[in-house]
Amino acid sequence: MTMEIEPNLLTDVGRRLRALRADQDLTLEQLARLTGISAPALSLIETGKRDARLTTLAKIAAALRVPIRTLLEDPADAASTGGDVPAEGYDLGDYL
Amino acid sequence: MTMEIEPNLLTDVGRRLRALRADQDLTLEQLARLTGISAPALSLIETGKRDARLTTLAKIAAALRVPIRTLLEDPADAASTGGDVPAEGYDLGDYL
DNA sequence: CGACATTTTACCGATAAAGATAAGATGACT
DNA sequence: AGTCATCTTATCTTTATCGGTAAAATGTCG
Repeated sequence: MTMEIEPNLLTDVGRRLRALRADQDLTLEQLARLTGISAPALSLIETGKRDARLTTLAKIAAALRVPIRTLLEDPADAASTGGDVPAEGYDLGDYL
Repeated sequence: MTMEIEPNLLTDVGRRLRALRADQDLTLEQLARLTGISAPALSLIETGKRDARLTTLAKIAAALRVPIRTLLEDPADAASTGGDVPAEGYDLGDYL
């Protein structure tokens, strides 16, 4: 069980985004008009080739009518990764 | 109950970020070294003056050891906003 | 008040996002 | 094969992020 810390954030977000768009039977053109983001830009984001800004992701999430979180995490994680600070034990070491 | 669709995303994220940093008693300098993001840049993000990229937020979340979701949403929302597509009823109207 | 730490703001240069457009690539279907 | 829709890639311009540095605020404490 090789726990990938962060396999490929942009690729994963892109995959989720594409899946969500497919669920609603939207073309890139349609989503582009709903979001105000150009279709080429959306394509780059969906293929994990672009590091989108927060407001850009927010526009997409809004158009797809899902919370932004949906774009970032697997529903699976959302359950396991409780949500709060892991108590303590984070040593700043030589940084301080 | 005036439902604000998106009051001020960047400001809200910044507030949450600052709160999380305060929880761990980190200065901007310290977080800067943990993340590789400059302290001025972090300041801009925390004050809602900068629209950070996804990987930038991810670096910050990783340094603070919280899931990215924590930066984006109130724990309150996370419960109410179920997580899935709202069935149907989204009319693309004149766009198609 | 005077040091000191922390944060904010203002510049700069390099890199990258995003819109527009156009050109390829891919696929489906007759 | 050809047409059509959809997606990808490329180019260009505008704009913004981001790191670096340095300077101004804003605390905070003795």
